[in-house]
Amino acid sequence: MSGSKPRYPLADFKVGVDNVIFSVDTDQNRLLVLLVMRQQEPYRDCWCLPGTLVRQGESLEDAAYRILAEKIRVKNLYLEQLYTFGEVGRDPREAPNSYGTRYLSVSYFALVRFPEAELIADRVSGIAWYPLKQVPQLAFDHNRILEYGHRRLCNKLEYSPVAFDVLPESFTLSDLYQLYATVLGENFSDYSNFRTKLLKLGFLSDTGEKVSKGAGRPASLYRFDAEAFAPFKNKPLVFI
Amino acid sequence: MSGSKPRYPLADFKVGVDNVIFSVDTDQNRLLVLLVMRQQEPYRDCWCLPGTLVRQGESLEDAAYRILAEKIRVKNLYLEQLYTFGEVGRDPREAPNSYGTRYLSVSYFALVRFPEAELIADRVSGIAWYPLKQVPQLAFDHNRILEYGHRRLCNKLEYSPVAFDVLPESFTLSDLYQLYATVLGENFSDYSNFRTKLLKLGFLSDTGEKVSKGAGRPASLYRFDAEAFAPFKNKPLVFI
DNA sequence: ACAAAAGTGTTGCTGGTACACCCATGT
DNA sequence: ACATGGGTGTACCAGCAACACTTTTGT
Repeated sequence: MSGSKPRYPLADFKVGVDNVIFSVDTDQNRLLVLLVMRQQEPYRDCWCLPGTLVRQGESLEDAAYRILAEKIRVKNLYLEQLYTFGEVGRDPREAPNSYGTRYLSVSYFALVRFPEAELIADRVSGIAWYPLKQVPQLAFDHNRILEYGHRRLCNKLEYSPVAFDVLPESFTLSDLYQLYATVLGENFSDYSNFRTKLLKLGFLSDTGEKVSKGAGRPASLYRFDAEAFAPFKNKPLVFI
Repeated sequence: MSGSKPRYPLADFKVGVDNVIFSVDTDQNRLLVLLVMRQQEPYRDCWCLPGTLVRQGESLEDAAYRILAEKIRVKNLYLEQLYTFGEVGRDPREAPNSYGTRYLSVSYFALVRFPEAELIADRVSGIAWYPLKQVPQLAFDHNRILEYGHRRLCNKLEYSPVAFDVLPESFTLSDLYQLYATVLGENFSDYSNFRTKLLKLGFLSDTGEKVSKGAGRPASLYRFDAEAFAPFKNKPLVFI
C-alpha cells in the first residue's frame, strides 16, 4: 500500500462475502453444506454459497454474520475467514475489458449444529442443506471455494476442537467418531483407541445420561468441557 | 453474493496488497522482515510492509508479485495468501463518515533467501531488512499483519518444508537447526535428535562439500531433494 | 593440548496400533 | 438366545527425549 505512482489506473472493487457453512447430520452421518438458490442474474436459479456484497459502514465479518443470520437461526457457531479470491473475470458482472468494477470474494468458513439450526426460507428463494457428495454445479467459482472450505475443515478437525461446534451440545463418542470418519474418510483410527485417547485428554465430561440407538448397549452422552480444554489451547494437539 | 436488495448502499473499495516478506540471516541467526519507508501521506516517513494498490486488469497475486519484484530481486521464493483485513476505518484515507471509498488489505506471506535477495533501493525511499525483534511502529495496521504473518511462519515451519525456501540452496544441519531455533524459540528439540530425525526422512542429500565456521569440525553441506520429499507431500508430517 | 563445533550411539520410556474380550440392550 | 453396538484391557512395537561419547577442526 505504498509507493505506486498513479500512472497506472487502480481497479475499483465491490467486495462480496461468501460463506461455506458446514453442519453434520449425526443420525445419517452426512456432512452437509448450506446452499441457496440465486434469484437474480447472473446465474439466476443456480445454487450457490450464501453470500452478499459488503455495504457501507460494514466490516467483512459483519457482512459474513449478516448473511448467516439471514439464512439460519443458530445458537452456536464457529466462523473464521477462509480465503480471498480476486482473479480478473471471476464474476461475469465485471466488464469484459476488465476496466469496470471488479468483484472480489472474501470467503468465510462456518460450522453450525445441524439440529439447532433453523433454516429461514423467505418463500422466494430456495435454501437447503446439501450432502457434500451431492453438491451440484454452483454459480461463479463457488465449487472451488467450497473445495477450499472442505480442505480447511479436514485440517481443522485434526488439530483443533472444532468438532464440538458441529456436534450437538451433548453427543456420544460414536457420534464423535462417526463425524471424524465421515469427514476424514474411514480408517483414520481404531474406534477403541480413539475412545481411550480422547477420554484420557480429560475435556469430555460424562453427563450421566444414556441414549439408545436401535439394538445394542446404550451409549453415554458426553459434553465438551471448554474449561478443561483451556490448557491445550494453542498447543499443537493432534486429535486423530 | 446473492439475494441482497440494493436498498442498502454497497461500499466501494480500493484493494491493497501487503507483503510480509521474511528471510533468515544464517550467519547471525536472525529472522528478518522486509520493510520500506513510505514516501507519501498518509504515514509519510513511516516504515511499513511493502504493498501496493491493485491495478486494473491485475489479479491479487499479480499485485503481490509486482511489489515484490519492485523491491527485491530473488531467484526463489515461497508466496501464499495470508489474510484479508477489512475493518471500517483501518485506513485513514477512508472518509470519516465511512461513506467514501474503503481500503481493503489482502496480505501475502513470502519467504526468500537472504543471501540471494538483492534489495532494490530507488534512491528515494528507504528499504531494509529488520530483525523481527527490532521492528518499530509501522504504518496502518501493519504491525498486526506482521504478527499474523509471524504466527503463520511458525506454524508452517512445523509441518511443511518451507524452511528450505528461506535457507540458501545448500546449508549445514546446524543452519537448519538454528533456523528452527531462532523462529520457534530455543529448546524445541535436542540438536542430535533433530539431526537423526531429519536425516532418516531421507530428503536431505549430502553434497559432499564441507564448510568451516570458526573453530570446530567442518560441517557437511546438504541440499533439499524435492523428488525425495514428494511422498511426504500432503502428509501430516511434523518436523519438530 | 585444549576448546569448539560436528556427528554417532545407547537407553529408557511414552504412546500409538492392533487386537481380543466383556457389557448392556433390542428382537 | 443371539445379534448389535458400547466399552475395557492388554501386549507389542515405533519413535522420541535425554545424554554420553567420538571425531575433526582452529588456536
